[in-house]
Amino acid sequence: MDSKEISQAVVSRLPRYFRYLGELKDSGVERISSQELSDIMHVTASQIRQDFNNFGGFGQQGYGYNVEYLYNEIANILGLHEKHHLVLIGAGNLGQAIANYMNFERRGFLITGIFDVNKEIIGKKIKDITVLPMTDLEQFVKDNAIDIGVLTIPKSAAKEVADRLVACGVHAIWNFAHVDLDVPDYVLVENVHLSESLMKLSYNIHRKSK
Amino acid sequence: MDSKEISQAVVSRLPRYFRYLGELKDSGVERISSQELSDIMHVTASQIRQDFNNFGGFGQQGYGYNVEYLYNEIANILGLHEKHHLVLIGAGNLGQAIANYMNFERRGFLITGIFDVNKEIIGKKIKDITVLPMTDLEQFVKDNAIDIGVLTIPKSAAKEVADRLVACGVHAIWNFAHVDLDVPDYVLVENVHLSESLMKLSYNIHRKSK
DNA sequence: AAGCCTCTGTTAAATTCTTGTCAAAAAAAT
DNA sequence: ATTTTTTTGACAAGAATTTAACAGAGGCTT
Repeated sequence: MDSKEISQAVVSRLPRYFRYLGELKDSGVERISSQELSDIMHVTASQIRQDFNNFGGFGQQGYGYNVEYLYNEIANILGLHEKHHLVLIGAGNLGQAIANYMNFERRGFLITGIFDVNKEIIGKKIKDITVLPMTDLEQFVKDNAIDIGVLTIPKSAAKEVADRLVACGVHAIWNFAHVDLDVPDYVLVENVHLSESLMKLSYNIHRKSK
Repeated sequence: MDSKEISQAVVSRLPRYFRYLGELKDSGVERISSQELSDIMHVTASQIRQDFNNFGGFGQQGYGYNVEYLYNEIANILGLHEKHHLVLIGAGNLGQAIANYMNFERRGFLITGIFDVNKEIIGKKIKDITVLPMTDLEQFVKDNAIDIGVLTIPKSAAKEVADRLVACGVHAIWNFAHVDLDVPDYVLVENVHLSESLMKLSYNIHRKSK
């Protein structure tokens, strides 16, 4: 049916559209043209129209786009109307930061289980969720229909844990460890490599001062 | 002199090369060809050669690239041989996660000051650094030659704090708040938008299940 | 209700990015 | 010392992405 593949370049821009449309919606804006959105977001109007059109005609000539409708359509495209159950592996500062970040829940990303190897932390509660030992991982994943694993653990442990997650049926991993996970093709990995982000900033600082 | 601008697409790949070369170096590998690196990193050999050549001829025909030399060259290009002094604004979980992430220091990113509005946290120590009140920010930035500001605060506060940082001379911001900062052209902003990353993963999960 | 104006969706052009190819440089082998 | 092999750097070809342009659908005004 809809056979044409959407490029990741387009996909990467969708969350930002979604954010701006949410803000517009909340401030009571009903309609917006690609040109107005262009001015606000600092991308070309042409790109905006092209991006939206990848998914069908959401706008109307002479009128523009209905903000609320478009907002919901993009939410749909991004799969934000579906619920996801996540397990968080690694209850250190970063893991806790993510667990405490409420906004994810509003979008259907429910942190269902938290795991750690550290006996000091196991048994404690983070946001009403008791931290469990790693030995319980497989059973928990099966019992709770977990579909996303979040790795906030050191790189040394990441590959092994990823393998365990994949083995018990988790097909999507949000990876904060500084390694490239070697998983089967059908497993999706979204990396957040903080040090790489900082190095990019560093590069640009030094380029400028040349 | 070297007038050609390097694209951000290339820059984004450099940290990953750097990481792999570091691992190769640590495991005692002396030389590597673009083809070998291609096999390990899963990018084309052509792209590797093209990327490196943006910065000059680091390799030798018939031999390949000297791992240690190339590693150091890329470190230089990324500005990792220079020291940077950072202030961290927001000592919540995410701020603490970053403060505790030692590896940044090894690369010359020194967290020099930590600030927060919360009186419970002010005065406490995170990694030997006393958390200071926001009122001290400007003086501290000037006294400590701060060149990077790290924003691990809610979006509601981010724009105002960014303005304050810019006003007292900080020209680079590592932004974890979910807003696009509106700063002058000469200020560099590197965004880490976690929710956008998760939404991308969500998109790909749902695309697959269609 | 007619005509003007706005603004999309679409196609085309321009640009940027990636990949393939190959001569030539240098190493390794004979 | 000569030949063979390896492998880069450069360039060309091919893809993908972005931007521009515009016909025409539909709103808005008089």
